[in-house]
Amino acid sequence: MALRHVVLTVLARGDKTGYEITKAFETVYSHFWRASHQQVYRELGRLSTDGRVNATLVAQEGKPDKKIYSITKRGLEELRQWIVAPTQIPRSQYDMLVKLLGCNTVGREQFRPEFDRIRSISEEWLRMLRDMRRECLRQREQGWSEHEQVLYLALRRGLLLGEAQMRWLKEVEGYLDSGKLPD
Amino acid sequence: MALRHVVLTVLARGDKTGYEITKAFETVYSHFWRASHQQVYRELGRLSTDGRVNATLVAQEGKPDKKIYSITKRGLEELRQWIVAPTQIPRSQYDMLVKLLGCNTVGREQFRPEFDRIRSISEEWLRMLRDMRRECLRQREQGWSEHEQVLYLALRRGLLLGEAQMRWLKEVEGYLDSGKLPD
DNA sequence: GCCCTATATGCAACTGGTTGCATAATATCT
DNA sequence: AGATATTATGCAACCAGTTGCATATAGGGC
Repeated sequence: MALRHVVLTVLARGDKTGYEITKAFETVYSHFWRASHQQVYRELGRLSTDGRVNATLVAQEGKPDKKIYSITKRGLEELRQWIVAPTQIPRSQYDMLVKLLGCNTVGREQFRPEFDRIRSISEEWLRMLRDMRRECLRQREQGWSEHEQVLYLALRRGLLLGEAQMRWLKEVEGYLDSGKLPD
Repeated sequence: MALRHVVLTVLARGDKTGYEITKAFETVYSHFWRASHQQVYRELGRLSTDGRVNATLVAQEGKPDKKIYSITKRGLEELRQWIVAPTQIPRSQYDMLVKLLGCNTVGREQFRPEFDRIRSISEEWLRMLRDMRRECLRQREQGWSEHEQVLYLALRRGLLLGEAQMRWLKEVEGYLDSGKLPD
């Protein structure tokens, strides 16, 4: 039921259309939440029938109508309850680790290209986060809203975990290259 | 399609019953893969009809029959192809981050107990991984098989990421306590 | 004139994971 | 004697995410 509450969280900050919510997932929230537009619209439909959001149809000339959603009192109430309720910790499952376990049967060299591919994607990802951080800090001079402060904390998480991941990949590389294991 | 290949990976190391595979997920693989027994049995059924594994029924006295599964040539072939094929990078979505974003509307203090709960779970988790590491290193004197070497690398990943997570939680704590943000 | 992108919305089918329930025997604890 | 845990297997319903497809308009580039 997480997406439901993520959408409520976004709407708690202000009214938005489904399209705007989708765009938000693709940009500001992209490094810690992902959702397709189909998911978003379906969820908005459910929230609407449950009375958690209200939709206002706005006619536009030339363009198709758009629906602006706003959170209701009951929606806010549900969000509040979710925030204080115990969340399940996410289960970390990581394909590459399984591949590493399996590559004894395939042969190490066979696995090498896939490993390199994953590492370069991770590097690229980390580079992007560092760029985002620099951009954030530059905008800090104009002052940060509470929302921007928390977004920065989210970014910090990405950076700390991403750097740990890179350190681990270096350890794996050492193992694949020369069989050396870390302490 | 990941579980399918995880099961194949486990069976590539030797024949096992569904029950043994389930137990393996609960113990050695617990910190990087999770699967319920229902999932395991369903997947074994599929792999069986697809000719990727063979099942041998073994009658037992008193106890119900058990089925020992072994990987077939076609199963090994599929595993090999999966290992070298590009994997999708996992999407990280983290409920707590959303709660942090949402708690502006709830009030910070309301969120505090849930934050503390998550932090103590994370601490417990890290402690468990450290115990596992100590145990692993103690057994190292008898020598490690290739499989044990990779399991240790898996453990290293848990440790590095877990420690990064703890550092981040400290940053969040500082923010919740005094509004201080890290650089 | 044709293609692509952006805006704006949504249905339908499928896949994978979760939850609930069911069966059946032995061993062990109280 | 009865309760609980362990071994061993599985179905069925449900829920969430993915993929494919569909519609409709406006504007810009080739």
